[in-house]
Amino acid sequence: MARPDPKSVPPVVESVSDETLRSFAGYHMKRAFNVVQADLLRALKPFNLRMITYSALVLIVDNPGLRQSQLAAAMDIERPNLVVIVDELERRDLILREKVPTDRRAYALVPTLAGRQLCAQAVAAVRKHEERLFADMAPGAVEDMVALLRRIQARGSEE
Amino acid sequence: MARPDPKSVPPVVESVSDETLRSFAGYHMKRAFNVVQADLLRALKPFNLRMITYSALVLIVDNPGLRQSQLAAAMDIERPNLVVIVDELERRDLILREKVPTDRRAYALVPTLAGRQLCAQAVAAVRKHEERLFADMAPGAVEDMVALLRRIQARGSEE
DNA sequence: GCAATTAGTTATGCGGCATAACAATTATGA
DNA sequence: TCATAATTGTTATGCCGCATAACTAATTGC
Repeated sequence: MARPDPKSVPPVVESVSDETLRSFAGYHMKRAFNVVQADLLRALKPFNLRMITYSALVLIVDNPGLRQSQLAAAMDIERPNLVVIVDELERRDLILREKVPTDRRAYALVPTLAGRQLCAQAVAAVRKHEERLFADMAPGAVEDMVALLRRIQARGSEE
Repeated sequence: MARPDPKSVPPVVESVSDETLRSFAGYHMKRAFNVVQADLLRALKPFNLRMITYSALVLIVDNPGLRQSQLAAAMDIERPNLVVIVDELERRDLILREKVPTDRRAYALVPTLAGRQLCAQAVAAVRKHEERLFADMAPGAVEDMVALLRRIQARGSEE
């Protein structure tokens, strides 16, 4: 009788197994993204940007004149949440809320010179970090992964 | 003079371009994961589980007797946040906090029969959802992606 | 046997996200 | 034309995932 307890008390767990979870691709996606996000955060820290303010700034630089509602749609967040983000970027003089003459409800978001410069620096820093993170990976592997990720994204808009 | 305004007001943006962001793998990882997560949420809704309670339950079923601190480490969250999760699973009689005789500070987390049954159902449902999500993908593509994702995770623990 | 460590807990705060409700403005259609 | 509907940005509010600080009880290490 190796187990004297009738309720069959489980033995002490020495090392935790995530065997079942590992059988799901989503589990690996989350874990890997956490690593990438942490790296991104480090890359953005010198610029006082978070992932979300970085994304917003890049999109405004790439699409000068877009409306807040367009930006919210592009970022897949609700308009109310964008307000504070745009507030922050505007307060830091990285972007401007320009009144749209043809629609007095709307604001056109445009980057300032400082915004474009900071954006360029941040993008370069993030690119460097990502290249470092993906160094030593098999050539083409990252591109293949991105191709699959894009197909998964497409699945999302399908339904 | 196509642009009469000296301040060169940007034209109305017709469709938003995420060209720059698309050049980063992390961007695609986040977007694709959002899709997977939304699908996961739908799969778990019938069981009244969230992603985090689902993960905890699966780990407890796979590792009966593990301590809360081990579970927190496995889930990469801080111990305080785990308390409410374990509370919820215990309240629903899916797991038990068993006193450990050899260490009166610690609790051994063990699944109940109902917990193991719900876990099995949930895992099957999630598996079905993921298979559906990844149907029509090139054979081996998902496995290749997972292999790369695991390498990225390894990069995280390196530093 | 006393100091340092560990397990679990409580309180608290932050950031990302959602919904509801609102004012101002614009679009629609009878 | 004019009333109704839709849209833009905003405020208020709340949930959830996560972190840190501080605490109690118990254990471990000189």
